[in-house]
Amino acid sequence: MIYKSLAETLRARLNEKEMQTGSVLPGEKTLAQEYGVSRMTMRRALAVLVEQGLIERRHGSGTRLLKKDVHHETRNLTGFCEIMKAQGRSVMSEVLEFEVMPAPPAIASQLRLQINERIYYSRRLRYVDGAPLLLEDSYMPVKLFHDLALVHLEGSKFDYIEKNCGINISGNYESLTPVLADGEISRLLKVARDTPLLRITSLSYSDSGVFLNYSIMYRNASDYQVDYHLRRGR
Amino acid sequence: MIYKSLAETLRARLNEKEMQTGSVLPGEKTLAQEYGVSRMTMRRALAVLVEQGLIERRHGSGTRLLKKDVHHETRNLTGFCEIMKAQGRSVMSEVLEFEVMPAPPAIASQLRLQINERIYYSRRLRYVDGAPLLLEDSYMPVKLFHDLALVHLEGSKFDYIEKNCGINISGNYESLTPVLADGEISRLLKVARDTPLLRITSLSYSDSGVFLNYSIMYRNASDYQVDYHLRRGR
DNA sequence: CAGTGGTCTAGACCACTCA
DNA sequence: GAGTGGTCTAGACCACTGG
Repeated sequence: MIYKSLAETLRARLNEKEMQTGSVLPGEKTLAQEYGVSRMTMRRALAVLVEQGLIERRHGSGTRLLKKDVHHETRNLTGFCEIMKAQGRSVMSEVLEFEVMPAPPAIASQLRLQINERIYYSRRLRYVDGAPLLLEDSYMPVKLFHDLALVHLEGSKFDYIEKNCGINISGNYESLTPVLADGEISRLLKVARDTPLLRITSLSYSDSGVFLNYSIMYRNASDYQVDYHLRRGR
Repeated sequence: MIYKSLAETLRARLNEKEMQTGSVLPGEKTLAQEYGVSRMTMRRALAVLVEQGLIERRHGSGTRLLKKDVHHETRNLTGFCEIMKAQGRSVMSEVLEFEVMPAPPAIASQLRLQINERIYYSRRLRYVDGAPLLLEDSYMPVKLFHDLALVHLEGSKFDYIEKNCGINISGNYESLTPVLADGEISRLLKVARDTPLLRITSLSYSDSGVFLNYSIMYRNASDYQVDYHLRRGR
């Protein structure tokens, strides 16, 4: 695991004030020698930073610093609210419902659980800069999260999963579709009936392929856009 | 470039009828020997297939075939219509407008061009299985695509860029937001006024960081969903 | 031209999984 | 314990970029 911690080390180095966006890093061979690793290992570490969008490499040219901090994690993200935080916006969660219940068939199927296996159901209204932006119905298997409490839901659920439970969220399947606000949702999000919203379903899984969370979200997107950066694997 | 063609070779092998989804591949060492390459090179080729979602690898366990053909490229994709084709749907494009014009400021800014530098403007209505699904206004710098013709727009624009021009599309910035169909758009997409649509802007760039195309699309999403698979770079 | 990143090799040791 | 994938090394040659 040298290359991962090496990537972290380099990331910290890139954020020092001496480094300016656009400035050129030393060559791979130099860096490898400097940190006492083989060139291949240094290349893997640098590949991580490329993946994170921090640096850009060009063949005969060199390696350049693209951007510093803040946007580190606006790519490959799982939670919309993490994006908001990364942008320095204030985020607040109001928990409207929180209960343990047997999994309804549709949810059990998504989370690959037995029907009636116990899940947490929670409904949260998430405020960004004081305005209700997102309504989320979330389903999580009880067997994975024995100590889930209201206080965790009032903060970041993903923080809870990763930091409290030590489970790495490896990926996220999302589905988007536009819908119109019905009576209940329009009331909660404080928008007019038939305002166009994004309905987003999200299914998260861990490094080991276990499904962690299934969410159905309604997002007011009139003021905010959803941005993706899709890249090609070649 | 051994690993890329090796990945292609392996992909073909995975699609042979002997291979079943879920079946286990030979180990890396065996494969490397079989194809006469070093293990590292075989690993890079296999990494490509993992990236494409064709195979899954587990540590002490082995490498398994996840799915065959069809879905090869539904991940990391640039064009929605490529997804449709990958799903075996018929795709047709009707070119409503096609002209050369000086770039308006907003477009020039997106494509990093001088204002009034020449661009192609095209408006296309794209049919999937006979129904109009997507209206696209597209802007491309003339200087990059001297031989762009109507016939290219009636096919796949991305095919034209990659195969005719030999430019690799490296990535795509996309923005989604829900909107309601206005009079003109509802007429073209044959939906009722105020039907919820997805408004999608897309900015593509090449391997060398040149911006190739800027599109504004209106997509009828009532029958279709937009699926993303977001993964974390760690 | 010198320096860069891209690719490749042939070894090695380790951690994980499963019979 | 045998086999798997994950990591790492210390070399090598090549293709691209820039002065």
